[in-house]
Amino acid sequence: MEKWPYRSLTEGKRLHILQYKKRECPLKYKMAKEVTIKSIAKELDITPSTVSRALSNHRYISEETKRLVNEVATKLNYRANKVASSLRSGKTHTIGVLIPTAKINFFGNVMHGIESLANIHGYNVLIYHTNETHAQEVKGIEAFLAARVDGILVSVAKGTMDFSHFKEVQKSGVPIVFFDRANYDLGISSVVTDDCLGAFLATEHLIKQGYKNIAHAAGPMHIKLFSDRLVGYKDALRAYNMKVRKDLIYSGDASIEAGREAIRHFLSGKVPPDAVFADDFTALGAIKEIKEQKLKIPEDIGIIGFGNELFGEHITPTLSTIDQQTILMGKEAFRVLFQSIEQKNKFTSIASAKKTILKPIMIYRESSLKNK
Amino acid sequence: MEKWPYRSLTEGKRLHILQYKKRECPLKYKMAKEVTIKSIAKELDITPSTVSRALSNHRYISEETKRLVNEVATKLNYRANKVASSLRSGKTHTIGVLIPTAKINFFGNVMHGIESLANIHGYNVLIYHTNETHAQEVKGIEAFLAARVDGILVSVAKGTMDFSHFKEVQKSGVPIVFFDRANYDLGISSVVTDDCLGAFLATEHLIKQGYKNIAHAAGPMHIKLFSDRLVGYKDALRAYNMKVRKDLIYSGDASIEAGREAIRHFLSGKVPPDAVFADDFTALGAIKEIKEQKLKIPEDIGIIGFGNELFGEHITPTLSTIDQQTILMGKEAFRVLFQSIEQKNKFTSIASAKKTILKPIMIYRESSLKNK
DNA sequence: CTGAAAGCGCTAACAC
DNA sequence: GTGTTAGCGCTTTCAG
Repeated sequence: MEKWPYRSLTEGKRLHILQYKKRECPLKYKMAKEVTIKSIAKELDITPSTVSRALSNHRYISEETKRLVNEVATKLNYRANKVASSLRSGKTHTIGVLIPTAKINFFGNVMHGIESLANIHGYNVLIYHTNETHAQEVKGIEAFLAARVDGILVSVAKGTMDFSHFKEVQKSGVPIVFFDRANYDLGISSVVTDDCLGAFLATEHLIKQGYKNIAHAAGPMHIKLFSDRLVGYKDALRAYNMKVRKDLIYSGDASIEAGREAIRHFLSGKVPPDAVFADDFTALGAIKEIKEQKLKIPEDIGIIGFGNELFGEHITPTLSTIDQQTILMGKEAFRVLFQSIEQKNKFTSIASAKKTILKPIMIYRESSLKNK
Repeated sequence: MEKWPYRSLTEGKRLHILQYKKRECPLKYKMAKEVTIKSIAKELDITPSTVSRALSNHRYISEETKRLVNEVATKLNYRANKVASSLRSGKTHTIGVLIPTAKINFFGNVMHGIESLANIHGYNVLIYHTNETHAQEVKGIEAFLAARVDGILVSVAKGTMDFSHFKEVQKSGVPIVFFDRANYDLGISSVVTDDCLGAFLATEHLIKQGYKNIAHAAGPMHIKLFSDRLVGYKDALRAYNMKVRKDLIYSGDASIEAGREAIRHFLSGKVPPDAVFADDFTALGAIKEIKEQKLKIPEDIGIIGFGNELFGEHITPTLSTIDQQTILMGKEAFRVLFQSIEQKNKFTSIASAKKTILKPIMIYRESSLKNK
């Protein structure tokens, strides 16, 4: 052994380095020294509990202590760790929002409404786009539950026919509320436009403008909102003693292309329509097709949409439509969800599903104003 | 004592109830019995550590154990608690995205790009709208830092002139990346369109269409992207030996109204322009104003926008514009941020700011195609 | 390959 | 009013 002093020295060094690494490195290194309530406590020579209470403005803490704590907190540039607080309190103050698509302006606006209220109440908002598919909707829900969100807001994807993932959410006790695209068989609260009334008013408007053969280019019938609109459309016709003609009802997928198809379908009929009611995108497609067929809007064919998408105001002719109060819808959706969250926190028995129905607002523009 | 056997029994019961409450209630009551790695461990008579490792597919765990753990996990309907894991690991697998406004389609699409990649990498996305104000931008940043996001993506608000909140983020060590609206004085990476080149190409296109007096309705000059576009516009004119005329440059706030104002301003000049380059919204306003002034597009005045907003394809005339590859921008933004996050995790010294520049793509439509 | 043990930063029941 | 204490559910050394 005496023969290899250098070697043993080296080995000793190596060991030292290893030990050093083991002790100092594992976490503290990359995290630097975060300022915690402990740091503040140490600085003021009080306990972390007091600091915690002072920061959350607890009633049993003296004003003096609160002042001091807040002072030191700002001095040290303290930033509360929400993750830790969430773990302990069981509340994340975060909600998840499931949006079908980013392409429709409507959802962006609702999102904005949700967020504005959420922020006021100190909630963070997680967003997840489903791209109208069931698979991604399920993944979104999973992600939200894993993140332990306090509540979930959903506008159902077109591709969703199986709703078991929502039942899963209910079972886990996380409040959930639908907006715009709802399902009423699950006992889940919802915030929606009065699609039935909106469709009625739109159809009535066309009737009052003197149109006699009013068609409806509808959306996918498995989505309640679209079948509701069909009902409103039929109701209006009946209310004015007009016949509901099956050949004037076409069901597409609520897209520009569907609008073109609808028009081609209608015009190939024996008695073509002189007016069409549809969602905004379908209406847009319809307008394009009608113009290409050299027919005049609103003279030959009147058009009214539904949704008040941004483009409607800028196309030629400008599109009559129905506004869905998007910002309000977002705010209402959050409000309803927020109530359910609060209720749950208070151990109150869960109230039955509420349906909040927003008034559709008519917007008259060129595409349907024959008499002007 | 013997006289009141019932009473003492009752008292005993009461005490029991109190004790029961004290022990069982304070949290467990509302949370029900969550399934944790402990439950799984108990079920299989192994330790939580092993379960944790098995679930995260650790290399030192036998396939057999992994299989069993996963089996029991699904059987018990286990859902990992991300909050707990975040607290311990220091990583939340969440990023925050600061968006100026929900009204512009552009941001919705970028958001979608960000999210699609984020989801693939297992990241959640927090969204915060700043409404173009500095105050809300600061609040958003604060919320993100409190939530301990792993990284932040920002498109700077129009109202932001003071950038100290971003410096704060840098100081705290949270990776941050700008997209679209960047600031290059802070050493922060960014993903942007080549606005200079885009403006050059747009202007060049107008020149090649034979327009002689090309105006530029610019945006707010304190935003780099708009001043870049002005540079590109000027460069193109010079490249083709055309004079840069100050009276043909108008700076507005990139809105429809600004477009109308720009046109009114230009038409009141001595030698009005025969073409205008602007952002999409300004271009839309310009088109409206030009039509009202009974001038023809593209014959009297040619128009080209920038941004490829949805409406451009549907208005009359259809708007020539420049596509900014929104989805790609979102994905790139996430990719750059993700790299920074990974780098940070690996103790690697922070690389200097990278600037990712996306190629603008010309879209020729009616508003600028004189010769056709 | 698995177990034991020590927290991450914060909150809240209980004690004084 | 404030301190004490005990975790929330998970990860991660370190020790076999």
